[in-house]
Amino acid sequence: MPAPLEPRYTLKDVVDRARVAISTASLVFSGKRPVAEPTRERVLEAAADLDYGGPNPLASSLQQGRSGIIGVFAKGRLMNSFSDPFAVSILDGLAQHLGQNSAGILLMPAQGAGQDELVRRTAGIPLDAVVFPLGGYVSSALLEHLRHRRIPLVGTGYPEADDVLHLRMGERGAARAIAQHLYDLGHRDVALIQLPGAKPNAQGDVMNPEALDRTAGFLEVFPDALVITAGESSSEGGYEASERLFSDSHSVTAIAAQSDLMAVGAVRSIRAHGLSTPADISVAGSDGIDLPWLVGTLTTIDQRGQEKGRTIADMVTSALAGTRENREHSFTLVQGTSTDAPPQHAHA
Amino acid sequence: MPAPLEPRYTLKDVVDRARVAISTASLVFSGKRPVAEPTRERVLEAAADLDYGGPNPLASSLQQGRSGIIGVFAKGRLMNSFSDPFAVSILDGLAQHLGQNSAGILLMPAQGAGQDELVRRTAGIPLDAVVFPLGGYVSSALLEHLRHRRIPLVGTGYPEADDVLHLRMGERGAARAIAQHLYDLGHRDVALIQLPGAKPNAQGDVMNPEALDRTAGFLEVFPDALVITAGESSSEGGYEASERLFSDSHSVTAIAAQSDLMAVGAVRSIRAHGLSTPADISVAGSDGIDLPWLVGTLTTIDQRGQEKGRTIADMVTSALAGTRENREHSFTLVQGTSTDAPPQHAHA
DNA sequence: CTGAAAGCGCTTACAG
DNA sequence: CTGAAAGCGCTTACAG
Repeated sequence: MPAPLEPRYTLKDVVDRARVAISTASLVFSGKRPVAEPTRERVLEAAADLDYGGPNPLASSLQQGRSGIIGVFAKGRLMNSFSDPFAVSILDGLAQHLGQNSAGILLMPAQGAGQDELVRRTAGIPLDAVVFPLGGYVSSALLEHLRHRRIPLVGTGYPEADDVLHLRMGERGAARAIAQHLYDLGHRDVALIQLPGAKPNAQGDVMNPEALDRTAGFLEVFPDALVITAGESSSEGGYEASERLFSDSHSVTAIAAQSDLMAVGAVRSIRAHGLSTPADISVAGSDGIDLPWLVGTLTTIDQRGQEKGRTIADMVTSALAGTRENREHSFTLVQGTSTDAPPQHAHA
Repeated sequence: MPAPLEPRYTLKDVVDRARVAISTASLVFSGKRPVAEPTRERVLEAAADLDYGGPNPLASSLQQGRSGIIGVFAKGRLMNSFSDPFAVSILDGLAQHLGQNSAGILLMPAQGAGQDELVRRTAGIPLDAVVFPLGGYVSSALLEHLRHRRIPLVGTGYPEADDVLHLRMGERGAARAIAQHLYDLGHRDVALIQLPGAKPNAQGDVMNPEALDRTAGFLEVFPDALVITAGESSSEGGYEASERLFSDSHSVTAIAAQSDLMAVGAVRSIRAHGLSTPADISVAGSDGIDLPWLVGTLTTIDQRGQEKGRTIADMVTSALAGTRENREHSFTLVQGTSTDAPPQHAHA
């Protein structure tokens, strides 16, 4: 059995022992103004004697009106959000940059819990700002709660609202670029594997609004593209969607997926049918994740997730400093070895 | 440009408007004691008029001596920790269970930052407890800091210290079980792909102490096993480690990897050499993650990550309620299709 | 450089 | 059921 925890002392206890004013002791720990060395030492010594753990963050935060905590909203369950390396890379950039500004990241999974439940949980947590780095649907009750608390909100396009700062990427233009690339290679019969949640669910909520933009951009170039919606944005989701294509014996020379993970699934599916990429069917993705184990490289829209995370972090710190402004995130069309001109004779 | 944020009101403002005592208004929001309906309504109305966002969590937490925030320590960068589905599943279970107890998860990445830097960041954050769900090395400075703050600590074996509660799994026994399984199938020439960080680094820190236990358990059954250390616990790391085996033309009939991800890499490497699993070389992993896209199933030690996360969460809430005790996490040897008897004649 | 006072925004006994 | 008071553990002007 582990040892029980000893009682926790406060700055008051330290002060009693060191025989200094509490205001002076406070300065020793914050370092905000100079303290004579002997005094400083007396305080530090008393603190050491008591095993004082430093000023209670709850108390100093209350005073300073800032908790140092940034909420990060993850749509659905963590396992779903974080199974995508792209999401993790955004989070990584976010954590790194925010950490440098000594702020911590608090995960807010939307998982299971009803709207009221989610609000109740959030209400108890001190938050300086909340970030929606992964897009997706956010319950209006939660949004309303955060608004009431006057918490700066930063998103990547969604939720759409005037009071949410956005780092926008131009999903539509990016999707158009991929489509145009395929078109320029000579493809005419193409399929688009769409992210799940593009259509309103039973409650009328669109889970992945960015999917709509991506689809719209793609259809600008290929109005007749075959659109299939994947069950989930994963390799399996892409595989399964691609299989549907084969079983309906559609004839396409290229498949564009709205995420790299789904694109990988499509490549596997093509291979499983004895065909190859890009010789028989070209495949393009979207996001720009590392896929070291893929044979060749994927043609995709590189969004540089880490940089995206860093920019979001920057928007947060700026907003807390008083500068609230939207930004634009650029993308790059990366031409990999997964796309090429279509074969002379298209096949089933 | 987004609209600027309006000023935030306090309970005092609401009270002035509703003409009630502040203590009464507090009860309306906490619901801890009954308030007459008309009074209640007056308060709520005033709150609505002012767009009051509810009691400031910082203030109520200070009073109640609890922040509702549980720190989760991730070794290294988030991208590394979270690229393993097993780590994510633990986190998922943790978040779910902790969420039900209305506590939030704060990510504490060890990334880059020096020890002092890490402590400084942590010092500013209100934490009810800290969890080390992924094992691994924790800087003694950080540990010391948390100790001073009298924060309950929960780990999965590491860091080893009397004041850290542990959910232990018996890594050694689990590794022995895998080894015994291979032995019983008839294997005699085997290789072990070891997790990185099993050996002390330049600073003398062991990054993955559990690797030591796993290796020890394995060697109990196969004292002469060929041990190779992977560069990282990923599919690529396993692939590369397995390749080294081939290039040194070692002859083994089975490869055991200390993580499923590395096992998958080994399978790929074997396939790349024109051999197959388990016909030519058996492969076993460890952890028990979902690998739906693997052909067949992996023989492994199933640790049920989500359940592990839930148990850790339970230990945290128990500790906060005053019951501090270690627990044991069970494992299951799952026999998949990746292991079988060795071929009649072993090959290079 | 140091100290006494006020206050951050709440909640919790305690009277009534 | 409601209110006045004390206090959670600090930090920040303000004097000295």
